[in-house]
Amino acid sequence: METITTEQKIIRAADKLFTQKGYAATKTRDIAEEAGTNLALLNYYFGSKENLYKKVVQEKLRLLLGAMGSVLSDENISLEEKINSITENYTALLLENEELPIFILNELSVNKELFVNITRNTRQIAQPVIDKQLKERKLGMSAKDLIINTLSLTMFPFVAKPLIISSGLVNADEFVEFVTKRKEKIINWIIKTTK
Amino acid sequence: METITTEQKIIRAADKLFTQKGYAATKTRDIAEEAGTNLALLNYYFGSKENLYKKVVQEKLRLLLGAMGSVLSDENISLEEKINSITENYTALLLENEELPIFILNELSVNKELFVNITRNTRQIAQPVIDKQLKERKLGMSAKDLIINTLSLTMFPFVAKPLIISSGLVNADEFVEFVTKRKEKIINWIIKTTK
DNA sequence: GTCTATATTCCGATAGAC
DNA sequence: GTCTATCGGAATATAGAC
Repeated sequence: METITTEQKIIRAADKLFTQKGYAATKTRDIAEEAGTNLALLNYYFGSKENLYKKVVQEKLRLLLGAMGSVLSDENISLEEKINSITENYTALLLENEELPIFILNELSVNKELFVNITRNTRQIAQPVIDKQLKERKLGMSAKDLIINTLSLTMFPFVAKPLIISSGLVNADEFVEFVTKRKEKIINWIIKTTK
Repeated sequence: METITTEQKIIRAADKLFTQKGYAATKTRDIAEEAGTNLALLNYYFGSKENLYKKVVQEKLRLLLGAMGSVLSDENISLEEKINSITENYTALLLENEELPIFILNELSVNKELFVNITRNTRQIAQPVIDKQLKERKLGMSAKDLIINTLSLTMFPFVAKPLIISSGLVNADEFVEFVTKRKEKIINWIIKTTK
């Protein structure tokens, strides 16, 4: 039997609204209404709007960074597999959470104070491993470029979706197909495996 | 003699604060103070906060889309020159306006209503021209992919700057150097000119 | 055109009954 | 734990003097 506590209802409502509209534009009254309860319970469970927001953000950030996982720093995983893993994971994640990256990136640039020490655990152990793999393969590219290019090509269409659609480059109802097919191409754009 | 009217002072202040903090988090009092005037003048000139915001957003969007200019649809400009032109223009623009893309992309995804019909004039006349150029050069890539890849590789580092820096991939004081050098590489990543 | 003072609405948080 | 009613402050907008 699936029982959802009031606390969970509130956090889900907060998740939805914060992600959609950002911190400042989201009203605690709206969260309470969306959760089917009232304002007082929000403060009863979480103390303040800011507290609730931090809970949501930490979860979202974990979700976004987790998709990269520990794949990058594993020596036994080839470059191709690494790139494929990232594009696969992020495309799947972002198809399910389209507003996630722009939310994180925007709040990260707008509410800098609220994010201190959240991303500390993402330090790069992966970079030397990937540089070694690139050297062995004699590919003239740095790990830095490889990671950033993979993320750019995978995530940017989601981040810039409204712009891409309103500019007519891709139709709204073709978008899912577009990023799904694109997923397969990215590996070839990054490493020229077209021998 | 350079005379700045009060109206201009207000719009510059609004520009700065809206871009930095977004619509909801920006207070009209702060705009007035930043402009060196008072709250009443803001309403005297612009009627309301939302009105002022729309003025700023239209200008910013024009700036962002303008950087692509009419280069793309010009048949006499080669693919290489087109890609170089986009990376050059955007890198320069975004170095001067680091918060511009994330501001536009976020407000575009959050305040969808405010943007209707602003991007109508960006419809793609460029796509067929580029497709023709790609075919002539026998490059197995669509115009859609070429445009989106160029924009992805150029703009994403700016959009994801806080994440890139806090993850340790690039140091804060190396960022300018990083995107400047990157600019030169992008053309090679997109079209394999390394014969 | 510019400013001070104030009206008005909105919002986060809390008190207190059940 | 949950709710209604309300406090207190903040924010947008306006009135009216200069």
